[in-house]
Amino acid sequence: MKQKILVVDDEPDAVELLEINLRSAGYEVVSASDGEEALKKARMLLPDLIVLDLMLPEVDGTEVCKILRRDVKTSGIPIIMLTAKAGEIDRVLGLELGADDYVTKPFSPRELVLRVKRLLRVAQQDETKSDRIEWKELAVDIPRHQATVKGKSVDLTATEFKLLTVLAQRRGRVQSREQLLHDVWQYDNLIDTRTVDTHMRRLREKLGSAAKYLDTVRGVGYRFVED
Amino acid sequence: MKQKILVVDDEPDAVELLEINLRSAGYEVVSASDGEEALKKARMLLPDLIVLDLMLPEVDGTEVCKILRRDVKTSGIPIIMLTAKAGEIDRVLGLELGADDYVTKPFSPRELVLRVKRLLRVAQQDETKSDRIEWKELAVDIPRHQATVKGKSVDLTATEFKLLTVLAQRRGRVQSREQLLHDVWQYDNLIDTRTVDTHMRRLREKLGSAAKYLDTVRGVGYRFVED
DNA sequence: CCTTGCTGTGACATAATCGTAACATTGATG
DNA sequence: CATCAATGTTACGATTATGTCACAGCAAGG
Repeated sequence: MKQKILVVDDEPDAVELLEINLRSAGYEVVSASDGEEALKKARMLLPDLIVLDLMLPEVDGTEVCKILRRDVKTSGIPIIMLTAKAGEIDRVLGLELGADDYVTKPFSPRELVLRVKRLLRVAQQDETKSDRIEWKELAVDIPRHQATVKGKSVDLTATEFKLLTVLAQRRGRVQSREQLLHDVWQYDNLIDTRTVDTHMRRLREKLGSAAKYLDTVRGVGYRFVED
Repeated sequence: MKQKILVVDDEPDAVELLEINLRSAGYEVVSASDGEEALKKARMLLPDLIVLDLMLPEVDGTEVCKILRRDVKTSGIPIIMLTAKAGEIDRVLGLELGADDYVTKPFSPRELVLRVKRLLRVAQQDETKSDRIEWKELAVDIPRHQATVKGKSVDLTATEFKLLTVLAQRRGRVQSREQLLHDVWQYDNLIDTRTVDTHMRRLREKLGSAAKYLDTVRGVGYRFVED
């Protein structure tokens, strides 16, 4: 599953340079050229990382950064700041803005890709979310990437595992197909919602007796039963 | 029970930044501004983790690190080094100093907190510190740099050995290719993730019957099986 | 200087997984 | 009970991840 990166800069040249390099490093790239667009796309697409120029028309980069940090949905997304002056670094990284890293312009694409990789790895390690979910005979162990039913390990594919994890983490609450596509497939809304059904079936089949915890809520979506 | 962290740096600004961020992440923070004070507080308070600047007045950071590692009481405490130069990383992480991780200045507080969390998690699981790992017919002797299968020594290259070690130390938990690149290849670089696959193949080939303990988790990474 | 072993990469082969479409079944509604 | 929409089920071609191999660069050591 490709990781998604949002690039925000008003200079088309810089954006293009970044896009080319990030794409060839295997990332999916989305771009925005001003602060407003950046905020909108960040909230909609929930990228895995944001590369943000400090100087932007309309809403300034610093402002964008602060706003992203305030919103629960986006506050966890790593941000790399593009900045011209070395003197600004402390402010950028410090409490005021809370960026995760910076690169001074003009930057070498190589270095930027390197920092992107590093940040994504560090962010991945975070996993502040609970490591393990248990419900009756079903257990989901995230770091081991392993689900067990009555103590017996069940082989799930990456997608099935994630689907189960998302549902189990929101135990009791119904998740729409769109929501699931967003959370599990990282908002590749090019995908048909019926795909979710197919995966649910496969998941249920593999889970055997534990399939009863996966409820269909007709006309709404799916949920992990609570009782 | 709050975990205690000792922060050692002679720049008051850096210390303050660290204190604020670590406190808000739920840790108890103690600080020291030179090497001597650091050693005294480390021995007295036995913190769960130490953040140590490389450049210190009086007793240098490198010296502090060595001394802490020599003393039985403090040798097990994870140390994160704050360092200015990327060139020093090898020495810091290597045998000479034996720090557990490093962050280059200027650093982002968010990243540092993530690394602190990670190290504390790893330290708790604490297989890491053992010199020798055994699993069924496979044994890995770290100081002797030697792996054996059914008592018969297996010739591994440095990279293969490290790869096996990292996987075995995190027994059961899936490691992404990115994570493995970081842990095995030491510092961040632009090596292709497929390189990991190649080394896994070589490792499996050499391990023979013990290769079955090295699991591929499709779409995620590799893991050392636990059962 | 040559030799040797180690490494990272690209190319190709293979197998697992995915998304979709098509058809079957179920449940709601009047 | 007839109808329609939603969901379950199945099969299959396309896509992608991984295994495997060969090769060239390089460093270490003779």
